[in-house]
Amino acid sequence: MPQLNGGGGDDLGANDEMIPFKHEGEQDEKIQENAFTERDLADLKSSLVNESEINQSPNVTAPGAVRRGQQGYQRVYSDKHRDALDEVSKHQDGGLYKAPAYSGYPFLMLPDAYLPNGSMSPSSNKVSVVQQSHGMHPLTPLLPYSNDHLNPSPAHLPADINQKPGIHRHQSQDLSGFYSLPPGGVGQIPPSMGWFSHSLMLGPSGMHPTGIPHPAIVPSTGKHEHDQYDRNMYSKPHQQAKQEKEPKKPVIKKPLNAFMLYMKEMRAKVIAECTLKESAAINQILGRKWHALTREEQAKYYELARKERQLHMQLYPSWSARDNYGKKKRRKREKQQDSNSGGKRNAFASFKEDAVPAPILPMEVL
DNA sequence: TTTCCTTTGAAGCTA
DNA sequence: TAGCTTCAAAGGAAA
Repeated sequence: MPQLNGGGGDDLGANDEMIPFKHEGEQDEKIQENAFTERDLADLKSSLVNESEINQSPNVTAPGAVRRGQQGYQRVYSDKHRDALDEVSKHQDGGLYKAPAYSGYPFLMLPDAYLPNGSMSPSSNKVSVVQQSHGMHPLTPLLPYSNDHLNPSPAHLPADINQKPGIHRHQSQDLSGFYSLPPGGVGQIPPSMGWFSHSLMLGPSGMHPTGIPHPAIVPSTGKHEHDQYDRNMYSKPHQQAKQEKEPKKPVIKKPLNAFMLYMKEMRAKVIAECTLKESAAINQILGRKWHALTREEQAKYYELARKERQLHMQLYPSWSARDNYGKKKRRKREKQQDSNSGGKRNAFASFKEDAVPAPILPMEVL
């Protein structure tokens, strides 16, 4: 796997991913060094997506079918297939999905939502990706984004890319597509896509002590609580009042890592390319695609993730990933391994009550 | 209704 | 420091 080596000097410990991408010469060398690996990954990608094309039958929706496909992806590959996939991708880019990476990255929505007076930032020459009518995030100056980096302004994209029927965009072309908006408009914007509106609708429980709402804050009502919240907030305007009645300690979510950001962007595309709907299956494909990305492509997401962590740290300096430990229920796998315990004591046992050592083998091993 | 699945990466903890 | 676990998103499937 094209892991990016750590060792960055960033006090956030987040720029480490970017180091390998700094120098083109070095990068070229590494690309050559990993020529086989990347070619192999391309093979995986091609065959995997090819599989999804083949598996247009309902059978592919079964998890078992996906696993079968995993076994087969290592065997089949051809440049022809890859070319065909590229063609498919091109068509789709002009349609349901367009993929200027990170152009609609959640951060780019924050400035609008966070501007105290709700006005536009006159000095910002950055492309306001979304919700520009609401202004600028107070922390935006802390984020040394450049338009070139954040908004690739994909000139290769069709000019009518936002004119796809059924897709409603509030802010015209400035809302570039880190997330593709599904038909139905804002009401179906994915949670992260709705950071802005989400934040605005958050009650006191969703407000950062600084008064700055943040999409990472969700009411703590249990599993999938944030999902429910995100879905309901569009259809239940009075949800806020209800929450005010029941003040609950907000949960600050972890910032998304590079792969998560990639997933959010690419999920719709993968779903469009195949008939799969199960997230588990989709995520497998996304994992393969992630490996198939070039280092430059991955670097974009690593950089975005680093920025997200940076902003997250700015907004919640006292927050720790540990805060959310134990928020989720114990997994079945752990329960099963509890019964098979006998190995050494889990290092986490003292942290999570009766946790037991649970070396999780990768699927390839399994 | 809740949990699992499945992916990668970041962070936290223990030995 | 190594090795491990948990969480982050997503949504259908299973319990």
